[in-house]
Amino acid sequence: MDARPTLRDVALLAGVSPKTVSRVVNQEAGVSAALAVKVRRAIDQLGYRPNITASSLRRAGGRTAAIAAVLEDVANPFSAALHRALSDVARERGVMIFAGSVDEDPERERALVHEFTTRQADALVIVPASDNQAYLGREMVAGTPVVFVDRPPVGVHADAVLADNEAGAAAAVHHLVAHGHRELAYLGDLRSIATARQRFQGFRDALSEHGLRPAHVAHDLHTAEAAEAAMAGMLAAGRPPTAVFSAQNLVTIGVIRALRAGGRHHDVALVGFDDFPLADLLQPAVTVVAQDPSTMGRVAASLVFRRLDGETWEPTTHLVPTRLVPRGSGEVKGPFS
Amino acid sequence: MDARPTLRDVALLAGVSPKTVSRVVNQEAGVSAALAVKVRRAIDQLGYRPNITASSLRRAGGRTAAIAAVLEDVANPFSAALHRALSDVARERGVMIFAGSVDEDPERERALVHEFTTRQADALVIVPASDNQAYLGREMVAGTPVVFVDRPPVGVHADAVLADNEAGAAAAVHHLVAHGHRELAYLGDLRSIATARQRFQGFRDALSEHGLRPAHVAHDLHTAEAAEAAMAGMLAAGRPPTAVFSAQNLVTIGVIRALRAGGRHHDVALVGFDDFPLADLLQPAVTVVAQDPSTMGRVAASLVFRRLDGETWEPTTHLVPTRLVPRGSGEVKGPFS
DNA sequence: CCAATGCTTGACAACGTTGTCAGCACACTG
DNA sequence: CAGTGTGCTGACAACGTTGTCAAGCATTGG
Repeated sequence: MDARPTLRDVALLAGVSPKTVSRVVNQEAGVSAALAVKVRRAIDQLGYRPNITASSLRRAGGRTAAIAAVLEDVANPFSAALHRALSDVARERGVMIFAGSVDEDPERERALVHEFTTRQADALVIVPASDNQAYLGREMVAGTPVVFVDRPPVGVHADAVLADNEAGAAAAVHHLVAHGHRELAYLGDLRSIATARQRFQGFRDALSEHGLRPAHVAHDLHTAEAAEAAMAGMLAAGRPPTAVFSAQNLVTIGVIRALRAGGRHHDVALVGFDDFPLADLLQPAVTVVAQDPSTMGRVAASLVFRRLDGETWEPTTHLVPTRLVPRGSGEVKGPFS
Repeated sequence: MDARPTLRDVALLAGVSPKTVSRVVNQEAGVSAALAVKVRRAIDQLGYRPNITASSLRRAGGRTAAIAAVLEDVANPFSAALHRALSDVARERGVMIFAGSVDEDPERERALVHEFTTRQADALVIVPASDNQAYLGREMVAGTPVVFVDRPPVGVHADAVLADNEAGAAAAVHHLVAHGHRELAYLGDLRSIATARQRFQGFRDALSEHGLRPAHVAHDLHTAEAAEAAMAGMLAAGRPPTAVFSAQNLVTIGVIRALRAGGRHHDVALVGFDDFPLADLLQPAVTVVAQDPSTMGRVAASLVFRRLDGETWEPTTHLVPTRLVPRGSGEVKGPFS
């Protein structure tokens, strides 16, 4: 229950000044070997641990060696992979990550950012959920690097690392059309989410390159259940789609359930956006447009650290390419093959 | 690039003492309405954010309102769910979570703990990977609450929140035996991991209750590939198992791949330990013994906060029950049904 | 009218650390 | 031998905040 020992305690025990202990702890030059040994012995004896909180208060710039990650939900695979990549890069520099979950709630986003800046995070990596991040302007003026991931900034000028959603969606469309499909359905997430809008855009534009129009469209599906219901509705329609592009993970799951329930999983083609574990073990295995959250995280981290190292440049958007992974569901032949 | 404004700056602008600003910020009683308004205006004007780092230095006990989570891998679903549950509870108290990944590396565990204590985390939640955590004794004497999750402490006396691994494994065995199986295989993770040992123990003990012995056993499978190879070997044996208990997630995946490859997935029964997404969409859907990482995280968090609130008790182990979820693969009939 | 009381406010020190600078001992130069 | 480095060491202040305490002022009661 006794308090942690401090520099002062070590100094007292070793019979030196606190400053000398500080020098030993920080491996500064200019401490005689004899004293250094005495100090180290005292440190071991007391189990002294320096208080980074105090030292970052004193040190230049008040750097805390911690960066904040405002994520969608630390428990979802995309955010978790991002988190992991960030901490891997950060670890090499002795920097820790504070992560928080926004759950698509704009207010929560602001609250988290507030909380993190209050804790003096050195930088901010953010997957925004709000429709405007102008409120971040103040932090950025104060010199805190801010990097957007997965979704572009609105109302602020900042670095961003985004998946190439339009190209990915287009690749899915070309793939399906090449396999003989003309009646394509789109099922996607909330249109308040930029990535959902971009994927739809990519879907529609790619279709028109083929002189086609979307046969069925369902927006704002934020749960597997909603997607399942929407898909079931399309299947029951007079002219059901022969191929489906599901623009998000949970939507893909819902679509699969609906196809299964309708016994159509072997004759309606499906390409999902965003890979998920076990996609290859389903029957048919699910063709996806895979994103690369690890790369996105690493790129974001490197931008952060370059800024922290003092480098400056005009805020830039980095597109991380997607990759179409054919596994079966996307290669189901359509009527025009 | 200018530094963040401080209490002093606000005080200067408002024409009051720093202490008065502090009082307003902390909503202490005894500030006249007139001054409070002036102060608040200055705060808004400057965009002042209190520096928690500094205030926790001064405040009693040096609480940082941050707790550390030493997890297996923030990107794996179990750790991620744990992380999420911890932060949900912590959020209600304005406490943040530092999370780090150990990757089954004992040295990394110690390094992370060191790092976190250096940062004055108020408490430590740990999924240990090392075979001994005696090194934590010092922190605990210093009054930092430590809670073990998923795996029991060794060499220290501390609270623990564990899944009931033995009972879960036993349930799997009883289930398989009840469905007519007598030749059961066990495939499990590294025996250096306590949960793997407990699950094997539960498996073996439950079998002997039925007067049976394990037909096949493969330990130390830490990847899906290793598990797949081991399972393939068992299928090729003279007398292959009619039912399989796979004691971990990735092992279950490997087993499924091997069963598929051998075309045996509809006649060899399978129960896996630990649920995973989409288990219900595979064919056959996978029967599992589900753990409850969310509950484990919430229980761990509540223990942490009760200790932080000053409550004291003898360190206790809390068992969180598992639940057998029949989905198909575990109900494949055996020869004795 | 004076003392006592209550309320508001600010001065000061302290949390644990480190940057700055001065002091000291010693060796070396001329 | 005086003068000049050079290498170690510690005193002191400061980082941004808050706990403690006393001072100032107005109000109340006798």
